[in-house]
Amino acid sequence: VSLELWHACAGPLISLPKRGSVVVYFPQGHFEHVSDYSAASSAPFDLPPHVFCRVADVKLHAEAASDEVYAQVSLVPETEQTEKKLLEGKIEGHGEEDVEVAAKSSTPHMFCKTLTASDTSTHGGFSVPRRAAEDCFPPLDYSQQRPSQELVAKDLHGLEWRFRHIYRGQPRRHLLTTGWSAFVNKKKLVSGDAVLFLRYELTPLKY
Amino acid sequence: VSLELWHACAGPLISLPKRGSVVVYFPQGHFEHVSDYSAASSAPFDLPPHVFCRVADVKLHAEAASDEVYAQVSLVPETEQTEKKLLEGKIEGHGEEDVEVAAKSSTPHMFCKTLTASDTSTHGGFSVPRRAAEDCFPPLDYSQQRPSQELVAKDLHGLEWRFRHIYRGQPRRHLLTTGWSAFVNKKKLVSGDAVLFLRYELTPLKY
DNA sequence: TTGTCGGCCGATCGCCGACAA
DNA sequence: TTGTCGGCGATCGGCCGACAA
Repeated sequence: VSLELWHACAGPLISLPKRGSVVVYFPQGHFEHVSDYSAASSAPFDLPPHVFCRVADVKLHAEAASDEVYAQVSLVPETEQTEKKLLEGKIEGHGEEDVEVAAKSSTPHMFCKTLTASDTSTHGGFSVPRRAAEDCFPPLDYSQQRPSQELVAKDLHGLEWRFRHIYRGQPRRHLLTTGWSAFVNKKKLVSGDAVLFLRYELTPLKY
Repeated sequence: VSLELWHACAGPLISLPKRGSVVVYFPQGHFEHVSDYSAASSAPFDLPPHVFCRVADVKLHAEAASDEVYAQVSLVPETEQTEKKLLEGKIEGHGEEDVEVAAKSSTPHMFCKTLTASDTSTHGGFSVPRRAAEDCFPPLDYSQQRPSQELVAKDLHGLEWRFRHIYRGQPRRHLLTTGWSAFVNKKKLVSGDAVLFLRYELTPLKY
């Protein structure tokens, strides 16, 4: 799973703890989340309100069926001694730095579009917003009458998708034609869904 | 879920305990089955080799995606005292009678066919074996040149499917045409799968 | 700038008997 | 008796500009 694509899908509000850092884990909240019980419901056992944990691993995933992104954070509880020292500030807990800070230098071009009825119908292809095509797609040879090229994109699972990108019509516009409908069908996209394209690892996906 | 259809799918070797009867439950076998561990693997706790249980409930189900049938049997452990009496024959345990004995009087007509390449291809419809059509389908008006009718069937989930049943060709034969391909697609049927039709609650399904 | 539409053409679906296994 | 095929018409998919929001 591409790091950039994963974060593009998760959105700017999502930050993940660094591996090796120390975090505070709230079992009560976790239990309520996974068990789908109301907050009024009681936990099956006596849960401590919070536990100091070391982040053993962070893995990025995407649902196979829906492309929904999520992260798997492996936690190892700290000993009570270590916990005490942490509270007194005697050990460095690595704080709140995000794991992706190193990747920030290569901010990739991207765009996101909510699909219209025309985009998802069987009647035609995908209308590419002008700015988006110019920012994110390789430039076309505009000297030709109907400039076109083949785009290759990878989704969250690394699967390849090929689209014909053409610039045509009066007035001129960018379109994805051949290959687009297959993508819509396989990803079960409907009007109102959004697609997100990322430059270089030029990548569309259902959002 | 139709009782008859469920048993037609499960096959004649499957019999279910009656509600209220007493059965012997083998936790070890259950554990190996659900955990997918090899027989060599050890259980997580000390399991008793067998437990006398009262059948609290029996529910028939079918997988939403595959139409695979299964039963959910709710068990309540018997007290040691009752267990002892049962072993000594002092209490009636209701034995091995099947829950469906009462339904045997109305043995419904049915047929099962393994799908051929032609049955599942997009080129045409479904060839109905002659005997099957005569046994299980409502009779046609053979005075007409191309007798036909609409069949309405329900699958394991109670969903309705409509098929055009026609008797035509040289030599004459029974076919399901309009509606058949939709069924093949939705149930993801391929050559080698089987369909099962049951009269009255005239019911096809993927097997 | 771009969402929807009519036009158009080719691909596929799906109904029909003809065969032959 | 029934599985596969060639045939064909109807439908649908999908590429094109026209047009207007």
